[in-house]
Amino acid sequence: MKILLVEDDQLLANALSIALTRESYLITHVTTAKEAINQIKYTEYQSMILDLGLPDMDGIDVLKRIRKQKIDLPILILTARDSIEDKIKGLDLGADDYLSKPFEVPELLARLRVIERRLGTANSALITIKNVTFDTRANVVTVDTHPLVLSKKEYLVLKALVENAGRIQSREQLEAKLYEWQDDIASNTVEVHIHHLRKKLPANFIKNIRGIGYSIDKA
Amino acid sequence: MKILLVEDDQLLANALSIALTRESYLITHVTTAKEAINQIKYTEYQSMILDLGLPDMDGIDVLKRIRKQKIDLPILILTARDSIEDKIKGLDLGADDYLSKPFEVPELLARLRVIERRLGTANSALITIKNVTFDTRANVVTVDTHPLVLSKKEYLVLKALVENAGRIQSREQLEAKLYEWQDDIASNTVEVHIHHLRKKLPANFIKNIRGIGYSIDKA
DNA sequence: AACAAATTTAAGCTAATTTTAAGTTACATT
DNA sequence: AATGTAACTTAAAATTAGCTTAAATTTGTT
Repeated sequence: MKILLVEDDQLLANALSIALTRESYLITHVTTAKEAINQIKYTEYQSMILDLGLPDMDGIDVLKRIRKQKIDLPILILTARDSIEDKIKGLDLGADDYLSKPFEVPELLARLRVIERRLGTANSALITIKNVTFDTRANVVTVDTHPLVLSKKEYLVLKALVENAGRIQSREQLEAKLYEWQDDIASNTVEVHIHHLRKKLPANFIKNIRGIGYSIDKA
Repeated sequence: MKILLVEDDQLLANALSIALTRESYLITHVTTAKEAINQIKYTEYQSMILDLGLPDMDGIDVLKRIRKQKIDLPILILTARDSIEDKIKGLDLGADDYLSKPFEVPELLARLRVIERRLGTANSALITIKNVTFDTRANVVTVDTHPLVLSKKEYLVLKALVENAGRIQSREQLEAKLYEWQDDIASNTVEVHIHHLRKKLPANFIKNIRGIGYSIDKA
């Protein structure tokens, strides 16, 4: 899951970036509203963590602007403003969740998982398909209780497929989930990762639908 | 929106019922886990407000049970347990939000509105015609629950027809949807694709209107 | 800095799809 | 019923997507 972190407090932002990266989220960090608005034009994020106290513009206005454009991006507000009025305003203007500072990182992570779960329609922390178990919490994949050793990219590809089990993910969609910006991937990386994954997974686990994409059967 | 309020504290439950009814939610109030589980069997609620400290069973187990049955009911936990561990547990077990007591009613209302808003925008595009189901989101076509294997162009032709069921699509219109730019298709590709599609679909599913084009009956 | 691991690039290969084209059948109008 | 046209069928040729492999490059670690 790609997350756009909009936070001008460098210290907090760094701590969060590290914590979130450890959970294998892809973090892009910006410090101003302007950058945030610009960023979502170019990259498709699955979630935004938005601080309200930004130097150039009120975070609430960023929220307004995004919703006005009917961009359906889950937004979690993270702010020092903890008055009930502020919370209500934030939530009613289209935020999906509201956490006031000081907050505990594990709670933020849990609330992000709620967002993530909702995006992937039907995935909890533990997803089991055939004899493969995918623990999005611990970032561990097991086949018949044997843990799989996956590289980061392999993990991300598999995760995207598992979270969308039953649906087809195009190569472009998978690429988008692998790279921060639409990097100039003029190559067949995804295919290579799929190839490596298949060596580690049961036969026919990852299916290809020619011309359309890859998928994993639901259950 | 119909809400099932599961709360054994009569005083709080009454206050909430009044507040929620005033917001024109339809409230059913039960005081035990047993009643709650029973209730959702008979009535379709759009949301559940769940207290964890119930007399007969831990609310967490109610949550577990509901999620185990893959019931996709938004659940907001409302409880005195405000430790981070409890929050994380609740959220990871499938709760959509977590509010610890004491809380302010307006915040609860705002969080309910978030749930309500989300319910309005969570449907995948499913088109069903006779015994053929077309999921434009998942790129999957099923005939009597059997998935169809379609090539990309076949899929696109069928999609164009299904999305315009009841109307006639000329060969030119179909071609336009198969090719980015009016490539010099001086051939009968569309006819060939239709031919292949017909082999995979029920008889007479795709009709031809001589001299005009192809169509699929609506419903 | 050196090493190992991970990732990307590139190229050859195979098999499936798509296009082409030609022959056949069905339709509508006279 | 004959005719011209449209649609259907079939098979081959052309194209392309995906698999595999190996080498090149990048990244991360000691």
